[in-house]
Amino acid sequence: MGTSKTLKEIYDRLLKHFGPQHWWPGETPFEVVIGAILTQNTNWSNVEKAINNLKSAGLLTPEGLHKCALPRLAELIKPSGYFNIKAKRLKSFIDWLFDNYEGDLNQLFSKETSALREELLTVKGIGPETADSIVLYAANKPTFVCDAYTYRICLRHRMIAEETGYDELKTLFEDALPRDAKLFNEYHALLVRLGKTYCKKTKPLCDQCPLEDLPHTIEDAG
DNA sequence: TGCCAGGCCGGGT
DNA sequence: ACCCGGCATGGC
Repeated sequence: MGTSKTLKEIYDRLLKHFGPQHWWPGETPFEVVIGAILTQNTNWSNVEKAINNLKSAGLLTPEGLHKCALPRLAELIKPSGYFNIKAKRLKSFIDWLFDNYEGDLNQLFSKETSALREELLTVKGIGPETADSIVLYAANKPTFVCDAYTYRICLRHRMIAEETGYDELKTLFEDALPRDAKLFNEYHALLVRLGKTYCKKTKPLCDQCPLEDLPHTIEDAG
């Protein structure tokens, strides 16, 4: 089937249209991990404020967050929304990191790609997208990250059925592309860029979309 | 003003 | 195994 060719062609076209996206917008692997948890169902600009608060407080390290009391952590990350639940999620990850890997990301990241993904999925508060984001953007290992934009874009271009789940969507891309972390990194970033620009939940701008000539539908995609 | 943003969990069917 | 409510701030 032509899916692999199509997905590669879509990538080439998006890269040409938007240029490299330079993801992840974080300075260290640890900052990427924290950002991945904080950005769950939340605008990145809000996450930046929360991360800046943690930085200013000198707490953006495994040790810093490990020692920080939960109420203070929640207060610092307030701008990212869902701050009570996210504070617990950060804590559960950090505690787990210390219990199992001496608080050292390098030890955690020494695992092979799929083993690392499975490990992360055992942590409460880390689901498929967050796990994949950490594996790809913090550990730099080739797993394809899917999200609401990926789903919406693929659905709108009739590449998937509505009931398609996360793992199935992920497999669609991984089976169609070479297993290359650099490629997966750029592809997901480009899909987010495309989604933010032309494929929002309401007011899609189909006529200006770089994929406008592909089969698509404006209805639904929710 | 209301809706949305780079999800995930827990409880009820 | 699904389905759904809850979680919450800031921007347009």
